[in-house]
Amino acid sequence: MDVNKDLPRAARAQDVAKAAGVSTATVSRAVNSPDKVAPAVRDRVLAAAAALGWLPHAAGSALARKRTSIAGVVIPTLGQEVFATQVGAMQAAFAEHDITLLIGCSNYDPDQAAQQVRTMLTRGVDALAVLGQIPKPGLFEVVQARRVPYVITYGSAPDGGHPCVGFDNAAAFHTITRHLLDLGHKVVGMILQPTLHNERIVARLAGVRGALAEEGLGLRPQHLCEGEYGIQAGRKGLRHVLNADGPRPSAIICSNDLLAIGALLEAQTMGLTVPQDLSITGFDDISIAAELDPALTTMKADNAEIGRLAAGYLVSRLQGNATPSEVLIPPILINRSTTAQPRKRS
Amino acid sequence: MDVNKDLPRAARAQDVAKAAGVSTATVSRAVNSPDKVAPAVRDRVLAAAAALGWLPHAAGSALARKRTSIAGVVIPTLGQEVFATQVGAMQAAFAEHDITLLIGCSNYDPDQAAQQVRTMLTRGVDALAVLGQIPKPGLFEVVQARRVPYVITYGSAPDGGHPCVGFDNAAAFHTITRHLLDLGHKVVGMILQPTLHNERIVARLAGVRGALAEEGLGLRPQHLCEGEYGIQAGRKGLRHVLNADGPRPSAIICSNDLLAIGALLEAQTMGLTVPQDLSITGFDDISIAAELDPALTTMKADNAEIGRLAAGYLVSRLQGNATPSEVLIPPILINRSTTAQPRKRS
DNA sequence: TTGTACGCGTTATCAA
DNA sequence: TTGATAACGCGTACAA
Repeated sequence: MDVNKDLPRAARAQDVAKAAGVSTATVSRAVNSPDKVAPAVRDRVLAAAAALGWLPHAAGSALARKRTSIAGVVIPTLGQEVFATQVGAMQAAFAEHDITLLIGCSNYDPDQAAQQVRTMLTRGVDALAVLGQIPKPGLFEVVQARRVPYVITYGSAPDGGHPCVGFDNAAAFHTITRHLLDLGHKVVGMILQPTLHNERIVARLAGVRGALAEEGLGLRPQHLCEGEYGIQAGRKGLRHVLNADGPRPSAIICSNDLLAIGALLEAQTMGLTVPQDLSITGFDDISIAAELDPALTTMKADNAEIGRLAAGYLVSRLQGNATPSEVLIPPILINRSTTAQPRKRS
Repeated sequence: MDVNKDLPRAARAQDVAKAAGVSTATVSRAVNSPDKVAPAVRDRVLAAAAALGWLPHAAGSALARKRTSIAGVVIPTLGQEVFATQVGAMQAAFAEHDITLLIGCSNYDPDQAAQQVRTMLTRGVDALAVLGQIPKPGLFEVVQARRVPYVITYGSAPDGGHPCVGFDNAAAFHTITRHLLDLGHKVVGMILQPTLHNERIVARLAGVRGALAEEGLGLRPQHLCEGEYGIQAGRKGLRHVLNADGPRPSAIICSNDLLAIGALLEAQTMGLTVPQDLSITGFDDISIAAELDPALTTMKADNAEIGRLAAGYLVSRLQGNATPSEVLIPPILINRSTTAQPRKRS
């Protein structure tokens, strides 16, 4: 009873043309510019296409049109809420223009990122987004050589030279440091995810240092802990920073929310009361941040908006429009309950 | 309008052929079957290709080869750790065979899922994975008609008829219910994410009911709360279930970890001690589950393994091998600290 | 409004 | 081992 076994292969435009008694040109027109085809003929073609289960094959189409209607995005990993949000928004924005989004992961490895970019160019992407600054020099040269519009997202490109949609990581961490300084904190620690191959994190550290320096303060080496990414790293980082020599920090800045959650949990394990004994800040405002007790003070970048803007920029480039090459969304401070004035010195 | 002034266009195989003094056929061979080309000629071709920045265009290749080396996967959303893990593993597994993975999101909407499947077929995917059972009838008919190997992942297909790699949701929730029954719980509540268009959740409910029935017990309607997905829904669900009429449940089964986290937080807000006053279970073992205090008792399905197996199945189908059509991974109980014997009745 | 005919970039067949 | 040539499926001038 399997009718499928009879069919030698998928239907082509020619099969539809034959069934509808027209030429392949008319089949193409009926699908791509319906207004250029007589209504009666159009209906006949579409009916035949439906009957045969014909779907135009993108490879043939791409070859003839000289564009694939595929856009690519290279991200570090799918396993992070902020990246997933951004990619989801990009996908939706591109879909409105019938552009399919191809997603590639670099796993934070510049070589894999370069490989992904090459794969995407081979796939003939019409446009390309790369999430985060990739330090690999020359990564975009081959992209530029092919005249493929591209954009860097999530980070910023202070050195210029590349169009980007994102936010200023240094400014964001300046803001959150300023928040702590305004509360009266004098001794601040910081827990960082790996800075290797990740300019965004380097910028965050620089933002903290810059804000502290404005008050004549600095980050003691023993109060700076760079470790892995995640809750366990946050726990470990907090122990490291609080057990260090010298004056104990009254506030801990974490480079992301997961580290901050780890630090918060570890502080509670150590018997500290947050925020009275210790202020803690995160970054990203992942969904669980608001649900903790106490709720996490953090910063939020509108990642969906970044994704939409990046896709919009690329689409307008594809349409031949010149648009501003650098768009920065200001992240906003989400002032919840893990920050407060430091205890008075005894 | 036309920005392309300096460079006429991207290099083609013909340009490389001319530069290397060979034919396009040899260029193709040098890249795809190097052993069939004299070493000296091969080096000359590859050098010319590198010099010209030539990358073979996948559209032309797809047309000639009659396959695209693209596989597709349709998932509900990127924003969930379990799905992201599975897709990441699939992507890595396919990459080993030089197959690019195209990711589409259905947003839990059967119509969008069907649309994504059609998009993928238009893109000429060689194989297709769909995460979760899609109730839309006929979804796979068009896939079958094109002889495209496909597999359902994450869920199971008890009705049969479709190859799948996943786990038995009903059996998993039978297991976790059994765990609670063995601890002595008699009154159990359940908090569910939406069951609409999600057969996996329906199966989870059935698993709970089945295990309870074996002890002559049942799930009172007022102890069953179906709401949204997420921590807030878990909080709301717990209040709903605990404030209902009749005997108060001593254990709450949640259909996923986020709901369980919400229930746990809300229980603590209400002044209850978990697990002494109330046992709570989740499902998925997301990364934060182990970090909570108390750590969440939950179940873990090896999603990376599911992704690998699904990709492996499709690859072997593409290679013409017949393989078992249904693979079920048994999820394992992660017995942490949110479950215990119920308090003695006073 | 519709059909003819060619080209898009690559691979496979076949002959040399 | 290499080259000439014919597909692959579609879109689009151009002609009718």
